[in-house]
Amino acid sequence: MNLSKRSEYALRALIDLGIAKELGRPLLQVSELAAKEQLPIKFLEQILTQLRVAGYVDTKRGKLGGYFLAKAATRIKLGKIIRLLDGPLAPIPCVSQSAYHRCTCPDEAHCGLRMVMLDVRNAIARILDRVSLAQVVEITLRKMRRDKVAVPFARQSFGLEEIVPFLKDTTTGEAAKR
Amino acid sequence: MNLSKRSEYALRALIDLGIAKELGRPLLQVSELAAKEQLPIKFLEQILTQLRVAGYVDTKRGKLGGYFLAKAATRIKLGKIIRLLDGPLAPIPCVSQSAYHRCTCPDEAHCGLRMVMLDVRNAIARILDRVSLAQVVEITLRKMRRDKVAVPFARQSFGLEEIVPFLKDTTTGEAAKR
DNA sequence: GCAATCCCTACTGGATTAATAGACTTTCGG
DNA sequence: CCGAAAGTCTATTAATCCAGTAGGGATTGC
Repeated sequence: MNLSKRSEYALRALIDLGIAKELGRPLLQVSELAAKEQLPIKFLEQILTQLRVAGYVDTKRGKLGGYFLAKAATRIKLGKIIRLLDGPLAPIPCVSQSAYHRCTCPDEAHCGLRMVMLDVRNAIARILDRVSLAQVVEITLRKMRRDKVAVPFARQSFGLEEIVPFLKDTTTGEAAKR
Repeated sequence: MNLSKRSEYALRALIDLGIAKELGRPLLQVSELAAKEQLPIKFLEQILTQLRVAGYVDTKRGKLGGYFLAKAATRIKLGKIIRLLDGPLAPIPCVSQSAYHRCTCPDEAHCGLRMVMLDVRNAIARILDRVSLAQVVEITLRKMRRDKVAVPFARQSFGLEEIVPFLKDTTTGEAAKR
């Protein structure tokens, strides 16, 4: 029941992009993402390319370039991302909605294993197909603020935010200290 | 989120053993199990050995030997079997109960991915740690009888059951036709 | 004793995973 | 217009895991 590193890294990167966007700094470079999440940069690059091809992120090329979300975070469901990178959510193909494939059992309708695994696949999908990137970002930010933890990817600090908190959300000033 | 073939085959075999036991014929040979489920016999043998070592099945050796459940089907939870063969249920190690391992993210308490994956792991475990082999067997048998489908592993038929249905459950007579 | 069964150990081919490498293209600032 | 800094593209790879295959050994029933 494993999530691959590809999916994990993709989701981490997307969450970071979502956070950054929310904080008014939508464009992030691979190097920043890799540094924040401690990921191999070239591997992450490949993954981001995959996300770009699939339409989840877009890029600005050249110097000062980077990656940014290509669609509203509310419209990015985690399940779709995982399916893109890892294949079906279902534990066995005969209970997959997106990639059904018959298994070897003689009678699907009376296969006990299938019944249970169908429940499992539905339980997984109920979460991953409902939760949007926006929700994850929102909860993450709320928790970080509540606990007064430094928020990453806030606007570049020039030392002013700490003195003149012109941003609506006062806690983002914390992030400037990074 | 894949179940390995090992786990799949193990569960199929256990369900079959449970059904057979329920029908008064607890001992099954690898060859029977392999035939019923269309599995490579030698591979299944390995898996059954693993189940034996872990105490889920026991064997009778020698001619007319075979495998049988070593404990009550009510006490065999699917989650345990899968953990034995595939490792933790959790999609990522940092949300595993049975094999927790820290991940690379800097702050677990504020990791959005972790929050979601914790929900997923709980959803999976809620099913697989609650459902017992006995329940799967019961539902399977009920469905097969309701739909008047041949029930496998009934007592050896000598052609008498169809004429003299001495078994409590009349539908098991159907199985004799196999 | 012999045939059928489980037991044990080793191996293996293929696929997948998680990267790594490097040359190429685009863009910005000066 | 040049060069540095970014993303793009393609290839390679080392390691691991998966799913099986193989074959001889031990045990038991008839």
